[in-house]
Amino acid sequence: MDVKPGRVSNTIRSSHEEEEDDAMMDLRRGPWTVEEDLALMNYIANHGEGRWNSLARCAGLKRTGKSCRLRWLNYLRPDVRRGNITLEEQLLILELHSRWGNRWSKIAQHLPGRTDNEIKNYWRTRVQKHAKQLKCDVNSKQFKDTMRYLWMPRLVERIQAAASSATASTAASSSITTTITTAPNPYHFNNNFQSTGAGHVALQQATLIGSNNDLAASYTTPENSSTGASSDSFGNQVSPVSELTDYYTTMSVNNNNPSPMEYFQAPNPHHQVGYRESMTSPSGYVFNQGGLNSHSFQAASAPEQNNNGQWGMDGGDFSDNLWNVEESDMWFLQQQLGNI
DNA sequence: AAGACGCTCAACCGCGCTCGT
DNA sequence: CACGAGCGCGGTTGAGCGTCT
Repeated sequence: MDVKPGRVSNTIRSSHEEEEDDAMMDLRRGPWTVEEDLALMNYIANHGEGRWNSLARCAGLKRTGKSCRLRWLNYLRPDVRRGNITLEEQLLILELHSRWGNRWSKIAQHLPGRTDNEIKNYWRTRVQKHAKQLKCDVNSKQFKDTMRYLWMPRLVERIQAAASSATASTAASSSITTTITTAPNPYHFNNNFQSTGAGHVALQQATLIGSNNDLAASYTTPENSSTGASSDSFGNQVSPVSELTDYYTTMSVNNNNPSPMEYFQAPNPHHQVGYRESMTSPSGYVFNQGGLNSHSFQAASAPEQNNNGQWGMDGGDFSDNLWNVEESDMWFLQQQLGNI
C-alpha cells in the first residue's frame, strides 16, 4: 500500500509534523490532523455535505473528495456511534448478513450510528475469526448453519437474559440507552450544528429504541416495511419473512434431528414480524440435538457461567460483558459442532 | 524486559453505478 | 448514445496496541 511512512492509525497528529510531507505532494494522505478535521466539520456545518471534490477544494483541504467523504461518514458525523457492538447489533448483523451477504452499507442502514466500515470490520475480525477457529469457511453451509442454529439463538438467549436483568433493576433500565449513546465523535459540536445535522435525528431514534427496553421488538427488518415476495436492489429474491426463520422451519421438517430453533415459532408470513414475535421464549429452548439438553448444557463447565445459569450476565450493563462472553461462545459452538 | 504475534480499525484503492451534458 | 465527473461500495492494507512467550 502506497501510504506515506509514519502513518498513525487512530492518532491525530499535529499538522506541524506533516508539513514536510505536504511539500512532497499536492494531495495529503494518511491520518487526519485536528486542523483538517475542524476544517471539514466547519465547512459541512456551514454548507452541508455532498459534492465532495469541490467541498475538499473549497474547504481548503488538500484531500481527495473521497477521503473527505470517508472521514466525515466514518468518523466525524455527529451521530457516529463508537464502542462495542452490542448483542442486539451482533444478532442483527448476523441476520442481515445471512440474507444480504457482504452488503455492508445496506446492513448498516439498519444499525443507527454504525457505519458500513465498522460492520465490515466487525465481520472480518470477529465472525471470520470464529469461522477460522471452527475450521470452516465463513461462506460454507456448515458455518452458516452454525450461525443460524447455534450462535444466533444463543445471542437471543443472552439478550433475553439481559432484558430480564434490566427489568429486575430499575437502574438497569437506562443501561441500554447509555450504551447506544456512548461516544459520539470526539469533537464538540455547537448547538446549531447538532440541531441542524441530519445525523442528530438518527441519534434520537437510536436513543428511543434503546429506552423502549423492548429490544427484540425494536428491530425493523426490511420485511417489516413490506409485504409479499420481492427482490432486493440486486435482483435477488427476498422472502417476505425472515430467511432465517424460514430456514429453521424447513430444517425442522426435513431433519429428523430437531434444531434448537424449533423453539422459535414459525412466523406468519403475512404478518409483519420482529424478533420478539418470531422468536418466542428462546431462553426456554432445550438443546436436545445430539442428546444435549439444557441441563447438560448448563451443568457443563463452560466458562463464564454464573450462579444463575446465565451466560456472562451479572445484571450489569451487558455490553460490558460482550467480549468476555465471546470466548464462551467459541466454547459453546465447538461443543455443539462436535455433536453434529 | 523485550521480541513475536495477533487483533483492531482508520484509511486507501479499484470498480461500478448514476447522472448531467 | 457516448462520455466523463462524482459518488458509493466492498475489499484490502498497515500502524498501533495489547497479549503472549
